Amino acid sequence: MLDIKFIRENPDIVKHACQVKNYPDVVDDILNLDKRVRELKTITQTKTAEKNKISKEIPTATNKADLIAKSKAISEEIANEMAELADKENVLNDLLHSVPQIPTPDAPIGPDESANVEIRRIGTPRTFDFTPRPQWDLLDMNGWWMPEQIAKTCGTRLYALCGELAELELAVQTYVIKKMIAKGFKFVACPSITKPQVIFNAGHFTGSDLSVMNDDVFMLEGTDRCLAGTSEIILNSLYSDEILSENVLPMKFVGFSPCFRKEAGSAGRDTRGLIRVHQFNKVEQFIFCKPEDSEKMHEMLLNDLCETMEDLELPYRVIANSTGDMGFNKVKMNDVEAWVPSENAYRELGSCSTIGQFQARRTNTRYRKNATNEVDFVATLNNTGIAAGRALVPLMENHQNADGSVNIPKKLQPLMDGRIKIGGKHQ
RNA sequence: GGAGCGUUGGCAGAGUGGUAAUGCAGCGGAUUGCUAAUCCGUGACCGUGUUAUAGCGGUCCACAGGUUCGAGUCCUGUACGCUCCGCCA
Repeated sequence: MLDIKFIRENPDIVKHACQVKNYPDVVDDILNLDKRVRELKTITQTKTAEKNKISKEIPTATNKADLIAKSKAISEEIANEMAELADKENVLNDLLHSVPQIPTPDAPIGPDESANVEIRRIGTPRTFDFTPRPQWDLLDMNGWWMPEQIAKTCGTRLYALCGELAELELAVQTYVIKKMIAKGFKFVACPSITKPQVIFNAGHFTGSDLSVMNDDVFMLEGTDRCLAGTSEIILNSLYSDEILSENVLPMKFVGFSPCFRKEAGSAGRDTRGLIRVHQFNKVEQFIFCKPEDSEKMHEMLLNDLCETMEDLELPYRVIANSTGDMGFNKVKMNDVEAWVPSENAYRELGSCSTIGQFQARRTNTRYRKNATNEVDFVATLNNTGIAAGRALVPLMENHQNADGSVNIPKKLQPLMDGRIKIGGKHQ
């Protein structure tokens, strides 16, 4: 959420953000309500001060009965005004939670992903001297999954990895986690079960009505828990309601967890293969830092993701996501897309996001400045370390051979006991 | 699943229904003069006010209700934690 003071002082900036991010402009409603709420606060506080004064006199007073009656009368007045105040504050809060984060001025402006801009392209898609196979053919011919059995057993949009490809998934995860540990990130293997509040805190959804997430999040029926769509949300809430010392910032985490998504709005898209599923494993980077350090942290994270693409020997490109595509809570977002030969296209493998203080306001995560002793909200950033299942698609397709075998990138070979390729006719 | 105990500032820790001690840490300042010591100040949030401070007022003792003129304190519910029992590995 945004600071109400910021909205008061910069209504035009906020209105513009609502417009370019495709959210309703509720700024005027907010300002009106805010005015009334502050009036009511002033009134009730003045009366409360009077009541407190009387209460203080009662123990020593001679005319106790009079004072008690007076105090009772004031209490009733206060109660009425407080009722209106609580009501108005609730509405105001809902509206505040439906205002999107202000995007960075250099983000492309547009309604959706069609306005995204490619900012650089690294590596050249390979020229094949045979017809490259799509992921599902490689999975089938190598026995690396069991689609019919899993559809029968667990339902659609789920897969089981088998044999050497399952080993490769572990290797990719381990590779990225170790790489991040070496870069100073603290490894946290996160739970996947969490509380709805934690999902709300992450700010992916608008409003303060927790039921809006029902379309996207698996609720665990009969409990007050749900399944996390990413370890980002767990990491984000780790220090909620805490005041951190400036000295501990930046705090850098590499999280790992199975991730669960309903994918309710994607019927018919990517129905085959490993791209879009209800459950997958993901390594995630997450940073808490001082707001002024946020920009350089973004560059660092984006660079980490690019480095991983290069370690995996994948041709890729970096996207500047448009205001309409970046999401409710983000200041800036860069997708990294890897080349997928069978689709003759780049597909999203990860994304690097600057959130500013938006999540920290929801989690109430603050830090105390050494110089002034002031308290301020931290800034947060998140980045895909590697979405393991999805990454296997370009890995298989780009590194495939005519016989259906797949070469293993050099950096992963040590984690595969030195094997240089997997699969092929021998299976 | 059952029972008991607990939750007070960054941490530790007092608090007969009359409006939150104290210690430590951190930060700021003063002083002495040298591997440091001593002293003083310093909680968060909101409103008001200010160029910015200050000031003034309100709220906050896990959370939400209730009793009361008045609740950290009494009552009810919830969450979380600890201990024990049961169950399972």
